[in-house]
Amino acid sequence: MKPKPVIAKKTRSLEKSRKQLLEATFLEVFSKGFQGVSIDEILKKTALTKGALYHQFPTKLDLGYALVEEVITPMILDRWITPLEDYENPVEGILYQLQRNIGDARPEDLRLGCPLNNLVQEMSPLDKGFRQRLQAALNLWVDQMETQLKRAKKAGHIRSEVNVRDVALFVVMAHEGFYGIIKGFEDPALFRPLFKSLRSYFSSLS
Amino acid sequence: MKPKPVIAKKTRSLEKSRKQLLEATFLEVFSKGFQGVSIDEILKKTALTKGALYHQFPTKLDLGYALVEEVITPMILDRWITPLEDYENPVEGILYQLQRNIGDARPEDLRLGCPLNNLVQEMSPLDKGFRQRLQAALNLWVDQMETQLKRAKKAGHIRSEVNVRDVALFVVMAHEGFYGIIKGFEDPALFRPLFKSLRSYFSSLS
DNA sequence: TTCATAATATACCACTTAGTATGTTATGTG
DNA sequence: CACATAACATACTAAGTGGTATATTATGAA
Repeated sequence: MKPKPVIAKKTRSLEKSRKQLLEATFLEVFSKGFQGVSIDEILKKTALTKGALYHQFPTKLDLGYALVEEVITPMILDRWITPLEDYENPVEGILYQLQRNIGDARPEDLRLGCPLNNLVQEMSPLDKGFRQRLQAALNLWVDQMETQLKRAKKAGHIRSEVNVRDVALFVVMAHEGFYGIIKGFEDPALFRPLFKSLRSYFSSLS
Repeated sequence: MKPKPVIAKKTRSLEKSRKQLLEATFLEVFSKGFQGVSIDEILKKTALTKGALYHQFPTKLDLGYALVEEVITPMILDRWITPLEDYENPVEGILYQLQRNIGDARPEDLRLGCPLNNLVQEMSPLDKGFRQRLQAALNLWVDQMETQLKRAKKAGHIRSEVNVRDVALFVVMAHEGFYGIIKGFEDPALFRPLFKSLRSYFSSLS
């Protein structure tokens, strides 16, 4: 009986490599910022080398663009938007998701803030490609939030005079603000008072 | 009559040089981030050279620390706190300063967001020295805001059951959130709806 | 099995970076 | 007017940077 060779059988898959690269990029950029991370550091977290990376991404910027489009935007959607569809009252859903994704999160998952907001604040003024894609992500977020709030309004959970677009914007602002404050103070416990205040705001809408 | 030599008389002043260096550092860091800016670029915006800089600041980090302590923190105080003391009703003052400093600001002064928030989001998780100083600045902001809100409460502009510390935190969160959203969308007009929502929140406190 | 080529590896390069070593000049003090 | 020294200037370095040129290997079609 020949023992199976322990050397990992080297397989090749464009998509798998792409996912590996984007995953490593996400983790590195999330903690150090886009400018603060180097291609070499990203590759160290991977079983791949420069050849693989530059085969798919012409430049570091293109890697960043893909990060926004293929990782961060979907992440926003399935953390903050998709779950809302299960609620008869989306306002309840918004509050519940905040509690779940921030209030109940582990401290180490809050230390670095919001991946989208981090990139917005760092890269928006510096690069047009980033700016466009980050704006698209923000717009999508606000739009979807507005859609849910319209449902809430139709169901009578929000007064008819209220401009739900404005509320959507304020709510997204609060999401990023929550992340930012908790990160700045290094104190997840600050979620409670912030949450209370936001509920107080919501109550003024019903 | 001898023509005066056109060569600038080279004078030396530690404090003047420090201010020059910090001013240039502020502008560069404000637009490119701390990691994105190089010592050489900072010096180009200055009449000084590396000798002058490293004579006062042992490392780039120390320059950043001084930026937070000597430029950004005072800036927060005299933009957002000191003016409030002139108002019998600090809540009015808070809203008026928001209008003045953000609502009426020129677009180019909003493009880069909030200097403090930018640094918080970029550097807080990366460096302890930054973290401590940025937290001190945030704490000062919230503390002073709380002080003003206590006055408002005592004067009867805020209901007695309201926890003003929580309100202070929420308000500072909103300041940074406003800046962040306007920066992300590149749209100063978003101040209006955000402002309206914040007023609606305040009205739930009186 | 052959073979074209897509997917990846490796070695390398020009350039930038923070920081240093060392030299020069202004300035206040006796 | 010396003169010690604080306040700078200049030239340099070692390490890291994004990107490239070129070689290698896996893969799927014929």
